[in-house]
Amino acid sequence: MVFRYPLDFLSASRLLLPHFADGPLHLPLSRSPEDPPAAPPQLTLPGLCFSASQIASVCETLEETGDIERLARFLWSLPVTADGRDSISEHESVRRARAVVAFHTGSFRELYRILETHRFTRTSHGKLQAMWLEAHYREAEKLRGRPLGPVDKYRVRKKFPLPRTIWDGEQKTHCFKERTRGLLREWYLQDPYPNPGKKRELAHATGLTPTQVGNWFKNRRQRDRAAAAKNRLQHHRVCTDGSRPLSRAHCSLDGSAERADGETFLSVTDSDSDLDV
DNA sequence: AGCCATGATTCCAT
DNA sequence: ATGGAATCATGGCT
Repeated sequence: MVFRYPLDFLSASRLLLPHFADGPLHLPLSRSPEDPPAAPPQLTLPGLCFSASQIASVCETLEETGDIERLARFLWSLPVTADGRDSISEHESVRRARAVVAFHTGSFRELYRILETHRFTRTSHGKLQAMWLEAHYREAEKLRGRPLGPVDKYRVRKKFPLPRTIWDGEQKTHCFKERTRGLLREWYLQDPYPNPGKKRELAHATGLTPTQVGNWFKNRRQRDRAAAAKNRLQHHRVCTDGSRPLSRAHCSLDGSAERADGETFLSVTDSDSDLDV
């Protein structure tokens, strides 16, 4: 039987798979996650000859549809060599499918082995990275017996960095350069609400994207407001304590401090603003 | 491990 | 589209 298109093969496999996969075959789900897989059943379909790329197409389609059980059965039906260096196993889609199945069955050791020992192309990185991290999160959660917070997750990521097989090594910048931040601060003092033209200009001057510039101003305003609110609260406490009464100008009913021109003070955050004021 | 600073993201209101 | 609020993510410090 020759399939002209992968989907032909898929429809055929849908008809054929139950005959050898739904019977006594044990799915990984029924095993302990860390057990080595038992010898996979051989693909016994007389007269059928599937190319590696056709098998890969089936894997891709089953992965896309999210039918992991069927994908697992399909993978188990494939003949494999002891070292896994056969033309089927070498195919990225097949390897990725094995990783997906390992993840969904909780076979995390197997998942890590697949991800660490084979180089994947950039298009697979996002999904594989998510699985790598989620698997480690789940293991850490199980170990601790409680859900992980953001900082816990951060530490898990530090402890189990993404293997280079699924990551191009590019780091996201955490902090802008001091010169960049200096420029942003200067412009912010002149105008905390730059128009799109100014944003573009500043983006050009700093080498940032306009979005990054916008984010910086947004964050800066938000943090200045938070600091102002904190200051107001402290002033209010001093007022109500009566230990150091303040004038009405400094301590209004709603606790806000206002300038003569009616604009609320941009208060000073502890870190970012210390050079500004 | 906790805290903090800071860039990014999400959601909602205008 | 843009702003505000809340929150997440990350890296540094203690």
